Amino acid sequence: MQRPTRQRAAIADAFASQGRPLSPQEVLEIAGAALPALGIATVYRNLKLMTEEGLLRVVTLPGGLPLYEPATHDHHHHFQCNSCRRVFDIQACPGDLKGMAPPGFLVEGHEITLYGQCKDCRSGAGPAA
Amino acid sequence: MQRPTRQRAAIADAFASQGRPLSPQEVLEIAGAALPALGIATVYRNLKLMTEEGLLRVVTLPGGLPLYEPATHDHHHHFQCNSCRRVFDIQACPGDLKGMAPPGFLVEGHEITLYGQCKDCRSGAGPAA
DNA sequence: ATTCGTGCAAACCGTTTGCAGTGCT
DNA sequence: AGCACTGCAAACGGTTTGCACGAAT
Repeated sequence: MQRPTRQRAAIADAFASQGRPLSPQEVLEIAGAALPALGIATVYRNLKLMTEEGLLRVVTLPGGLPLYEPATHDHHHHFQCNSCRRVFDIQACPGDLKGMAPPGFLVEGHEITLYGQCKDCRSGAGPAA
Repeated sequence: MQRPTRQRAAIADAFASQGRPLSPQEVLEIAGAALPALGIATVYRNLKLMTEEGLLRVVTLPGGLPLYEPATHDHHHHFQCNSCRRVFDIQACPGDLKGMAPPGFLVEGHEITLYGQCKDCRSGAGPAA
Protein backbone atom coordinates (compact mmCIF):
# COMPACT_ATOMS: atom_id res chain seq x y z
CA MET A 1 0.00 0.00 0.00
CA GLN A 2 1.21 3.50 -0.66
CA ARG A 3 1.30 6.48 1.60
CA PRO A 4 -0.55 9.70 1.06
CA THR A 5 2.04 12.19 -0.06
CA ARG A 6 1.97 15.79 -1.11
CA GLN A 7 3.03 14.71 -4.61
CA ARG A 8 0.23 12.22 -5.04
CA ALA A 9 -2.25 14.81 -3.90
CA ALA A 10 -0.88 17.42 -6.29
CA ILE A 11 -1.13 14.97 -9.16
CA ALA A 12 -4.68 13.99 -8.26
CA ASP A 13 -5.57 17.69 -8.00
CA ALA A 14 -4.20 18.33 -11.47
CA PHE A 15 -6.68 15.89 -12.93
CA ALA A 16 -9.51 17.20 -10.81
CA SER A 17 -8.84 20.78 -11.86
CA GLN A 18 -8.69 20.07 -15.58
CA GLY A 19 -11.40 17.51 -16.13
CA ARG A 20 -9.82 16.16 -19.28
CA PRO A 21 -7.09 13.65 -20.13
CA LEU A 22 -3.59 14.93 -19.44
CA SER A 23 -0.13 14.00 -20.64
CA PRO A 24 2.65 13.32 -18.13
CA GLN A 25 4.23 16.64 -19.13
CA GLU A 26 1.00 18.52 -18.49
CA VAL A 27 0.68 16.81 -15.13
CA LEU A 28 4.19 17.88 -14.27
CA GLU A 29 3.46 21.48 -15.21
CA ILE A 30 0.13 21.71 -13.45
CA ALA A 31 1.06 19.78 -10.33
CA GLY A 32 4.51 21.36 -10.40
CA ALA A 33 2.94 24.78 -10.04
CA ALA A 34 1.74 23.75 -6.60
CA LEU A 35 4.82 21.74 -5.77
CA PRO A 36 7.86 23.19 -7.55
CA ALA A 37 10.30 20.46 -6.55
CA LEU A 38 8.16 17.83 -8.21
CA GLY A 39 10.20 15.67 -10.56
CA ILE A 40 9.14 14.04 -13.78
CA ALA A 41 10.13 10.61 -12.50
CA THR A 42 7.71 10.94 -9.62
CA VAL A 43 4.95 11.90 -12.01
CA TYR A 44 5.57 8.81 -14.12
CA ARG A 45 5.81 6.58 -11.07
CA ASN A 46 2.56 7.85 -9.65
CA LEU A 47 0.72 7.78 -12.93
CA LYS A 48 1.68 4.15 -13.31
CA LEU A 49 0.82 3.32 -9.72
CA MET A 50 -2.51 5.09 -9.85
CA THR A 51 -3.32 3.34 -13.07
CA GLU A 52 -2.58 -0.04 -11.52
CA GLU A 53 -4.79 0.89 -8.59
CA GLY A 54 -7.57 1.66 -10.99
CA LEU A 55 -7.66 5.37 -10.18
CA LEU A 56 -6.47 6.39 -13.61
CA ARG A 57 -6.83 5.02 -17.08
CA VAL A 58 -4.54 5.38 -20.09
CA VAL A 59 -5.91 6.97 -23.22
CA THR A 60 -3.81 6.48 -26.33
CA LEU A 61 -4.90 8.45 -29.35
CA PRO A 62 -3.48 8.26 -32.86
CA GLY A 63 -0.46 10.41 -33.43
CA GLY A 64 -0.26 11.47 -29.86
CA LEU A 65 1.47 10.70 -26.63
CA PRO A 66 -0.35 8.58 -24.09
CA LEU A 67 -2.73 10.57 -21.89
CA TYR A 68 -4.11 9.76 -18.47
CA GLU A 69 -7.58 10.41 -17.14
CA PRO A 70 -9.42 9.70 -13.89
CA ALA A 71 -11.13 6.31 -14.13
CA THR A 72 -14.10 7.56 -12.16
CA HIS A 73 -16.55 7.94 -14.98
CA ASP A 74 -17.99 4.85 -16.51
CA HIS A 75 -17.77 3.79 -20.11
CA HIS A 76 -17.29 6.79 -22.35
CA HIS A 77 -15.43 7.96 -25.44
CA HIS A 78 -13.21 10.79 -26.63
CA PHE A 79 -13.20 13.76 -28.90
CA GLN A 80 -9.99 15.25 -30.17
CA CYS A 81 -9.92 18.75 -31.57
CA ASN A 82 -8.17 18.96 -34.92
CA SER A 83 -7.09 22.50 -34.13
CA CYS A 84 -5.86 22.58 -30.54
CA ARG A 85 -5.28 18.83 -30.25
CA ARG A 86 -6.88 18.72 -26.84
CA VAL A 87 -8.93 15.71 -25.89
CA PHE A 88 -12.38 15.83 -24.32
CA ASP A 89 -14.67 13.23 -22.83
CA ILE A 90 -17.90 12.21 -24.50
CA GLN A 91 -20.55 10.47 -22.46
CA ALA A 92 -22.58 9.18 -25.39
CA CYS A 93 -22.10 5.69 -26.76
CA PRO A 94 -23.82 4.04 -29.70
CA GLY A 95 -23.55 0.62 -28.02
CA ASP A 96 -24.11 -2.58 -29.91
CA LEU A 97 -21.16 -2.70 -32.28
CA LYS A 98 -20.93 -6.47 -32.16
CA GLY A 99 -22.35 -6.71 -35.62
CA MET A 100 -19.35 -4.89 -37.06
CA ALA A 101 -16.87 -7.72 -36.55
CA PRO A 102 -16.30 -10.37 -39.21
CA PRO A 103 -17.74 -13.84 -38.62
CA GLY A 104 -15.74 -15.82 -36.10
CA PHE A 105 -14.59 -12.76 -34.20
CA LEU A 106 -15.90 -12.16 -30.70
CA VAL A 107 -16.39 -8.54 -29.67
CA GLU A 108 -15.69 -7.85 -26.01
CA GLY A 109 -15.33 -4.10 -26.00
CA HIS A 110 -14.85 -1.04 -28.13
CA GLU A 111 -13.41 2.41 -28.22
CA ILE A 112 -14.50 5.39 -30.28
CA THR A 113 -12.67 8.60 -31.01
CA LEU A 114 -14.30 11.51 -32.74
CA TYR A 115 -12.29 14.22 -34.47
CA GLY A 116 -13.33 17.74 -35.28
CA GLN A 117 -13.47 21.24 -33.86
CA CYS A 118 -14.01 21.78 -30.18
CA LYS A 119 -16.32 24.45 -28.87
CA ASP A 120 -13.51 26.92 -28.20
CA CYS A 121 -11.81 26.55 -31.55
CA ARG A 122 -15.04 26.58 -33.46
CA SER A 123 -16.16 29.81 -31.88
CA GLY A 124 -12.84 31.42 -32.68
CA ALA A 125 -12.15 31.91 -29.02
CA GLY A 126 -9.10 29.67 -29.15
CA PRO A 127 -8.20 27.15 -26.49
CA ALA A 128 -9.15 28.14 -23.01
CA ALA A 129 -5.91 26.51 -21.87
CA MET B 1 10.78 11.64 -56.33
CA GLN B 2 12.01 8.31 -55.03
CA ARG B 3 13.55 5.40 -56.84
CA PRO B 4 12.32 1.87 -56.83
CA THR B 5 14.71 -0.10 -54.67
CA ARG B 6 14.91 -3.66 -53.48
CA GLN B 7 14.27 -2.42 -49.95
CA ARG B 8 11.12 -0.55 -50.82
CA ALA B 9 9.84 -3.57 -52.68
CA ALA B 10 10.60 -5.88 -49.76
CA ILE B 11 8.77 -3.55 -47.38
CA ALA B 12 5.77 -3.28 -49.69
CA ASP B 13 5.75 -7.07 -50.04
CA ALA B 14 5.72 -7.47 -46.27
CA PHE B 15 2.45 -5.58 -46.07
CA ALA B 16 1.00 -7.38 -49.07
CA SER B 17 1.83 -10.78 -47.61
CA GLN B 18 0.35 -10.10 -44.19
CA GLY B 19 -2.75 -8.11 -44.94
CA ARG B 20 -2.86 -6.52 -41.53
CA PRO B 21 -1.22 -3.55 -39.82
CA LEU B 22 2.44 -4.12 -38.96
CA SER B 23 4.88 -2.52 -36.55
CA PRO B 24 8.26 -1.27 -37.79
CA GLN B 25 9.87 -4.23 -36.05
CA GLU B 26 7.59 -6.70 -37.78
CA VAL B 27 8.32 -5.05 -41.09
CA LEU B 28 12.04 -5.40 -40.42
CA GLU B 29 11.66 -9.07 -39.60
CA ILE B 30 9.42 -9.95 -42.51
CA ALA B 31 11.15 -7.85 -45.14
CA GLY B 32 14.51 -8.72 -43.59
CA ALA B 33 13.87 -12.38 -44.32
CA ALA B 34 13.99 -11.57 -48.01
CA LEU B 35 16.71 -8.98 -47.68
CA PRO B 36 18.98 -9.83 -44.75
CA ALA B 37 21.08 -6.67 -44.88
CA LEU B 38 18.01 -4.51 -44.38
CA GLY B 39 18.49 -2.02 -41.57
CA ILE B 40 15.96 -0.67 -39.15
CA ALA B 41 16.72 2.91 -40.18
CA THR B 42 15.78 2.14 -43.75
CA VAL B 43 12.52 0.63 -42.57
CA TYR B 44 11.67 3.75 -40.62
CA ARG B 45 12.71 6.03 -43.47
CA ASN B 46 10.58 4.15 -45.97
CA LEU B 47 7.60 3.83 -43.69
CA LYS B 48 7.67 7.58 -43.21
CA LEU B 49 8.16 8.25 -46.91
CA MET B 50 5.45 5.86 -47.97
CA THR B 51 3.13 7.39 -45.43
CA GLU B 52 3.79 10.86 -46.80
CA GLU B 53 3.15 9.58 -50.31
CA GLY B 54 -0.16 8.24 -49.15
CA LEU B 55 0.75 4.60 -49.67
CA LEU B 56 0.65 3.78 -45.99
CA ARG B 57 -1.33 5.00 -43.04
CA VAL B 58 -0.41 5.05 -39.35
CA VAL B 59 -2.62 3.18 -36.93
CA THR B 60 -2.11 3.99 -33.27
CA LEU B 61 -3.95 1.77 -30.86
CA PRO B 62 -4.14 2.11 -27.09
CA GLY B 63 -1.26 0.57 -25.22
CA GLY B 64 0.60 -0.26 -28.35
CA LEU B 65 3.29 0.97 -30.63
CA PRO B 66 2.28 2.69 -33.84
CA LEU B 67 1.42 0.32 -36.66
CA TYR B 68 1.42 0.90 -40.40
CA GLU B 69 -1.03 -0.41 -42.96
CA PRO B 70 -1.53 -0.03 -46.70
CA ALA B 71 -3.76 2.96 -47.36
CA THR B 72 -5.42 1.25 -50.27
CA HIS B 73 -8.70 0.42 -48.65
CA ASP B 74 -11.10 3.20 -47.97
CA HIS B 75 -12.55 4.20 -44.64
CA HIS B 76 -12.48 1.25 -42.26
CA HIS B 77 -11.86 0.36 -38.64
CA HIS B 78 -9.83 -2.03 -36.52
CA PHE B 79 -10.20 -5.04 -34.33
CA GLN B 80 -7.56 -5.92 -31.78
CA CYS B 81 -7.41 -9.40 -30.32
CA ASN B 82 -7.17 -9.40 -26.55
CA SER B 83 -5.19 -12.63 -26.68
CA CYS B 84 -2.63 -12.35 -29.44
CA ARG B 85 -2.71 -8.54 -29.62
CA ARG B 86 -2.76 -8.62 -33.40
CA VAL B 87 -4.80 -6.03 -35.25
CA PHE B 88 -7.21 -6.75 -38.07
CA ASP B 89 -9.14 -4.58 -40.47
CA ILE B 90 -12.90 -4.25 -40.30
CA GLN B 91 -14.76 -2.98 -43.31
CA ALA B 92 -17.98 -2.19 -41.50
CA CYS B 93 -18.76 1.30 -40.23
CA PRO B 94 -21.81 2.50 -38.30
CA GLY B 95 -21.49 5.95 -39.89
CA ASP B 96 -23.30 8.96 -38.55
CA LEU B 97 -21.72 9.50 -35.15
CA LYS B 98 -22.17 13.25 -35.29
CA GLY B 99 -24.91 13.06 -32.72
CA MET B 100 -22.45 11.77 -30.13
CA ALA B 101 -20.58 15.03 -29.67
CA PRO B 102 -21.67 17.63 -27.11
CA PRO B 103 -23.37 20.80 -28.36
CA GLY B 104 -20.92 23.21 -29.92
CA PHE B 105 -18.56 20.50 -31.09
CA LEU B 106 -18.19 19.82 -34.80
CA VAL B 107 -17.50 16.22 -35.78
CA GLU B 108 -15.27 15.84 -38.82
CA GLY B 109 -14.22 12.21 -38.54
CA HIS B 110 -14.11 9.21 -36.29
CA GLU B 111 -12.21 6.08 -35.51
CA ILE B 112 -13.47 2.88 -33.94
CA THR B 113 -11.53 0.04 -32.40
CA LEU B 114 -13.16 -3.19 -31.35
CA TYR B 115 -11.56 -5.52 -28.84
CA GLY B 116 -12.17 -9.20 -28.35
CA GLN B 117 -11.03 -12.60 -29.54
CA CYS B 118 -9.93 -13.12 -33.11
CA LYS B 119 -10.96 -16.13 -35.10
CA ASP B 120 -7.71 -18.00 -34.48
CA CYS B 121 -7.62 -17.43 -30.75
CA ARG B 122 -11.29 -18.16 -30.30
CA SER B 123 -11.04 -21.48 -32.07
CA GLY B 124 -8.12 -22.45 -29.91
CA ALA B 125 -5.91 -22.64 -32.95
CA GLY B 126 -3.68 -19.89 -31.64
CA PRO B 127 -2.25 -17.11 -33.80
CA ALA B 128 -1.50 -18.20 -37.33
CA ALA B 129 1.59 -15.99 -37.13
C1' DA C 1 13.78 3.57 13.81
C1' DT C 2 12.00 1.52 9.90
C1' DT C 3 10.09 1.69 5.47
C1' DC C 4 8.29 3.77 1.52
C1' DG C 5 8.38 7.72 -1.63
C1' DT C 6 11.04 11.32 -3.81
C1' DG C 7 14.65 13.70 -6.60
C1' DC C 8 18.48 13.45 -9.36
C1' DA C 9 21.05 11.39 -12.87
C1' DA C 10 22.17 7.55 -15.56
C1' DA C 11 20.13 3.85 -18.26
C1' DC C 12 16.78 2.32 -21.76
C1' DC C 13 14.16 1.85 -25.95
C1' DG C 14 12.05 3.23 -29.99
C1' DT C 15 12.89 6.60 -33.49
C1' DT C 16 15.63 10.00 -36.12
C1' DT C 17 19.70 11.90 -38.20
C1' DG C 18 24.75 12.49 -40.07
C1' DC C 19 27.90 10.59 -42.93
C1' DA C 20 30.29 7.78 -46.20
C1' DG C 21 29.54 4.03 -49.47
C1' DT C 22 26.34 1.76 -53.05
C1' DG C 23 22.98 1.42 -56.60
C1' DC C 24 19.89 3.53 -59.83
C1' DT C 25 19.27 6.71 -63.81
C1' DA D 1 28.85 11.16 -63.45
C1' DG D 2 25.34 12.67 -60.45
C1' DC D 3 22.24 11.96 -56.97
C1' DA D 4 19.10 9.42 -54.24
C1' DC D 5 19.00 5.42 -51.02
C1' DT D 6 21.20 2.40 -47.77
C1' DG D 7 23.69 0.88 -43.61
C1' DC D 8 25.99 1.91 -39.59
C1' DA D 9 26.43 4.41 -35.55
C1' DA D 10 25.71 8.38 -32.91
C1' DA D 11 22.03 11.51 -31.40
C1' DC D 12 17.38 12.27 -29.54
C1' DG D 13 13.18 12.41 -26.66
C1' DG D 14 10.17 10.19 -23.79
C1' DT D 15 10.06 6.75 -20.09
C1' DT D 16 12.19 3.81 -16.53
C1' DT D 17 15.42 2.61 -13.00
C1' DG D 18 19.34 2.83 -9.24
C1' DC D 19 20.68 5.05 -5.42
C1' DA D 20 20.90 8.05 -1.45
C1' DC D 21 18.04 11.47 1.05
C1' DG D 22 13.65 12.85 3.21
C1' DA D 23 9.04 12.02 4.81
C1' DA D 24 5.41 9.11 6.90
C1' DT D 25 4.17 5.50 10.26
